[in-house]
Amino acid sequence: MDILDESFYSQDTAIVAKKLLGKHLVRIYKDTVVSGKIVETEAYYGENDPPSRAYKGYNNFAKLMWDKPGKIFIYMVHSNWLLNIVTMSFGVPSAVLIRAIEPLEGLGFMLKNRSKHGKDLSNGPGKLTQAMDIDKSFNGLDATNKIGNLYVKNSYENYEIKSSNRIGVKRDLERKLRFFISGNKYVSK
DNA sequence: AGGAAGATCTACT
DNA sequence: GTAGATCTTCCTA
Repeated sequence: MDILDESFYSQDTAIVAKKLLGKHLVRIYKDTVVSGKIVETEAYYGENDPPSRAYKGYNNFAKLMWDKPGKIFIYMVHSNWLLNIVTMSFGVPSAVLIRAIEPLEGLGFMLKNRSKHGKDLSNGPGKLTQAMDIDKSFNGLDATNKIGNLYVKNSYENYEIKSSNRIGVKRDLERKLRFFISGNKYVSK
């Protein structure tokens, strides 16, 4: 199983969002491997996409969305850190939001970080960052190598994928930009 | 100084 | 299952 590289993230955001399903998000914390299967994602563009952080143009806060594909972009909403990975190409604002994972390794580590058990451990964008102890300090790291201790491993399993409108956004587009694995209990509702 | 943001938790019916 | 309170950071005025 290899790490997804820059060429993988250099595709259209919606394509990357869909292809990330079933892949393994991995975080190395000291000697502990913490990982989970990605079961839900959302695609965000820049211009012409009102809920996107990049919609209002380039600023210091959202600048990572213009950065190289594969970069990690973290921001906070309602006291939750949300994990995104930059896509498309350098200079084109876009990113994929990782919304939910199914825990695979390091369950003890996740339980220590969250008081919830079962599906509530990681069935939401703010929950999975809590469980994996991901915060602002990961901003700007590169997910295409092991240096940042956070990356995505390839997987060749196939799943039935469904799509819907994005969750919680006030001004969503017509396009369905949320993708999830059908029937998986860690998908948020 | 004020407001917005892509969410979560708790406490009810 | 649904409703409401509240959470923290960063941008713009």
